Amino acid sequence: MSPKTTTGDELELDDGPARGSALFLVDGNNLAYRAFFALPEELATSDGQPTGALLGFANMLFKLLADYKPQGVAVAWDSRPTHRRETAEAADIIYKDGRKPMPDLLREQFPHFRPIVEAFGYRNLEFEGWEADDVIATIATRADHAGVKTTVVSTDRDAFQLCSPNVSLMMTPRGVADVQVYTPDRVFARYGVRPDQVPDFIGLKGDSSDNIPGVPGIGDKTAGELISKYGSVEGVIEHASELTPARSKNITENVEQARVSRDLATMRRDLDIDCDPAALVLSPPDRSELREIFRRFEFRNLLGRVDELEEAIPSAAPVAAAGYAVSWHEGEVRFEGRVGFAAHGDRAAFATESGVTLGARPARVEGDLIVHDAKATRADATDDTLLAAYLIEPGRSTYALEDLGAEYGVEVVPEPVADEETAALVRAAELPRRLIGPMLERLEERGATSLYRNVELPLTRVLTDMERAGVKIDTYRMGEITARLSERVTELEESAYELAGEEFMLGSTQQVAKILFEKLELPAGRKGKTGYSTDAKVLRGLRGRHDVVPVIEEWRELSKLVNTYLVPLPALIDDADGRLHTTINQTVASTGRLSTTNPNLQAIPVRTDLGRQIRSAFIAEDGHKLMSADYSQIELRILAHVSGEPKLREAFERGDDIHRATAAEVLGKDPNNLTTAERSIAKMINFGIIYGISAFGLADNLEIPVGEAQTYIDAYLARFPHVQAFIARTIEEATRDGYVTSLLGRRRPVPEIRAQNRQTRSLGERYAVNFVMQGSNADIIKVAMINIQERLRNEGRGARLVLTVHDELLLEVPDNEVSAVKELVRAEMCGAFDLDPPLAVDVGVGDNWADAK
DNA sequence: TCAATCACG
DNA sequence: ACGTACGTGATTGAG
Repeated sequence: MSPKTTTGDELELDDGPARGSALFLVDGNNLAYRAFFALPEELATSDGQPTGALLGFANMLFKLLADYKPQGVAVAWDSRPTHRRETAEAADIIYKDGRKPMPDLLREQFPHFRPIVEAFGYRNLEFEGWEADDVIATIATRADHAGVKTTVVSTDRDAFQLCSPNVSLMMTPRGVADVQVYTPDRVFARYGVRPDQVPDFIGLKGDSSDNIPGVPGIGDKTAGELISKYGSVEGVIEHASELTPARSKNITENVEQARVSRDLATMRRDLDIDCDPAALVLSPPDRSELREIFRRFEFRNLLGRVDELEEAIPSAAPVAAAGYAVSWHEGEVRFEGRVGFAAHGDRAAFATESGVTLGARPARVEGDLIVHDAKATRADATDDTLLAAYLIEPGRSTYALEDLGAEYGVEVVPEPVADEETAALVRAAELPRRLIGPMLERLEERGATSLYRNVELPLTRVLTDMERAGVKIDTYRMGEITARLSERVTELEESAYELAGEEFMLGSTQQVAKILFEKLELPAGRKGKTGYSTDAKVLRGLRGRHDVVPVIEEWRELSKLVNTYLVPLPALIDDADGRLHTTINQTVASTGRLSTTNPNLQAIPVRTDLGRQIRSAFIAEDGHKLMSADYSQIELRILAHVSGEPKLREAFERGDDIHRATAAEVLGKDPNNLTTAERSIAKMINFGIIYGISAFGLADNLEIPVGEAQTYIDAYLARFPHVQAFIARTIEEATRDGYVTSLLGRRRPVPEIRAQNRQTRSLGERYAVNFVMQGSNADIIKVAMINIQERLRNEGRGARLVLTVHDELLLEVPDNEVSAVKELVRAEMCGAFDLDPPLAVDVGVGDNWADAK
């Protein structure tokens, strides 16, 4: 196999030579660092334990075993203090160990590398006083002499010198994903020197990552030429006079530095260590230990691939498979104890201690019903593994039952059944039954049991009822608006083409940018990945510079409303009851909020006049009214509560306009003497505080210089010192614990807050601060929903909850119950949590949603 | 499938 | 010297 050359100077290397290797020698420290810097540093377990380096490291070790089927793998580690560098230190020359101390995040992960190595069946090597690369050099040399095909895994360029017919070098240039393997030929092709000349080569060129100075002004290319011509550093020194005057002078003046550099780059291959390469034989990987480790570090992908290792190294004894009796039931059967349940179509499975029973749905369950996703299953469950998993680890993209099983070490191997679908059903019933125990323990450890049992679990039933209730739509009115707006959209399109002088797709931001900034030569602003931005803010700034701009703006607004709401909504109306049924997601938002999909009724327009027209097509059943009840400034009230800021608390107690009060404080003015502009600045500052303020963000939003924004922030924090203390405290605690907690004990992990990268870390700080308010808001409204539902039922009301929009509840209320339900809703919402300042609620009633607000 | 945009809180 | 306001979901065009 010869090296293929690409268009550049780079050689494209495949991993062919490594395939035949019997022995792999890994520089553990090198790989650990490599993995650390290659992966996002915020990677962590749900407990906040950083794992990025461990993941990259484990992936590499896994790859070795799965792809190369080696006979032996040894991982060498640095031992401190070391003998190396003595020459340099004694000579008291330039060399300083300028290496930075190990990053804290990596240090935390360090104790876990070796156990991973052992679980793979590999050998850890550490010899007192020696660095990993010298150990590897020595063993590689011994292996070479013994004729053992060996691959050294390191990105240290020194290691090129180890290449020989028996020894190749595996590097991972970008991250730890793609692999290049160097043989002597390939080293020569890349640098023009033989492996044994590599120390001389590096001696001239230097290696900044290893603190080897080399000779100033000599890089890769020159060093390669000189060494290939004169053979060695000494050769170059001898023939210095033959070089150009400048270069000659350069070499002559740096003779000592070149020699020291060469010595530094020379690996010790003759250590007196007790290690026979032939003895580094692989033991079979300990699969259960690997699974345990992958579970602990939440390496879901690797966990699912442990069985692949079977192919590489078959385990001695096959894993014992626990079988489950599967039987069928006809008619009514009774189940007792902990009963796992799953349904698919009209088939259901019941899992108990004695086995899994399949059949049609109706069955009597006298024990505890355990399901995964009670809302989708439409089961009235005692426990729900989906909810438990969400509370343990919000912010996950999926909570697939199979994944959870793997993570918690629950293996379900049913006896052979008819088909795949049946097998899946059996597993879907059995897994929750087995998972719920350990999951409840985790919840208990985190103090989230009450949130689980008293809030999320009972809420599921409320949400199911709301989904079923749906909301009534005035389709006639909707159609009317649609027709009117569609016509206007067409008008705008034609007008835009005329004004621009050509037809273009108004929906394509790229084409709009081309028209505006190239053809019409309007001043372009911010740039994104694909070109100049044309968002609403940019267009607003361009308004007045060309007539096409306002046309595009209006087209954007109208086509958005038509395409997102007006056209799709009527099609989603249920034929059976003529109502619109959304899906409420209980486990998607990492802050604990609910979200809605298909359609997303939480994003129905309201801010513009046209938007409110759409909202007016959401109506109540005949003889009913829509009632909208929303918390007033709930997040700022939570802020006042958790910070204990007296000025904020008092303002709320007095019933002040909070933005006005903020403006008065920050600007030092009489609250009665404020302009609307000043109030809106304060409003933006308040939003900023909730979002985890940054000067840039505020500046961007207010369209003012960053310095001015910073002045506002400083003024705010000075006037509200308890808020400042709250922010500082929240960030400190989150940094210490790796997570933040809401008022009801909901937890959000914020691994980002421990990042070295400042940008990532700031993001984590904003997550932490924001979560306290957003997460607590979610807690509170959930409690209110449960209590409202409960009271409506107890009092025999015909009113029902139909929708929730974060701080607002929408109910459909029989006309004659309006005043009673109004008070009921107000009382339950205000009483959901004993906040100081107290919670406040505005309630409105109307024939449609727009009027109810 | 991703980036940009915009609807809501 | 960086590039950021927090949380969602839907649509669109581009590759």
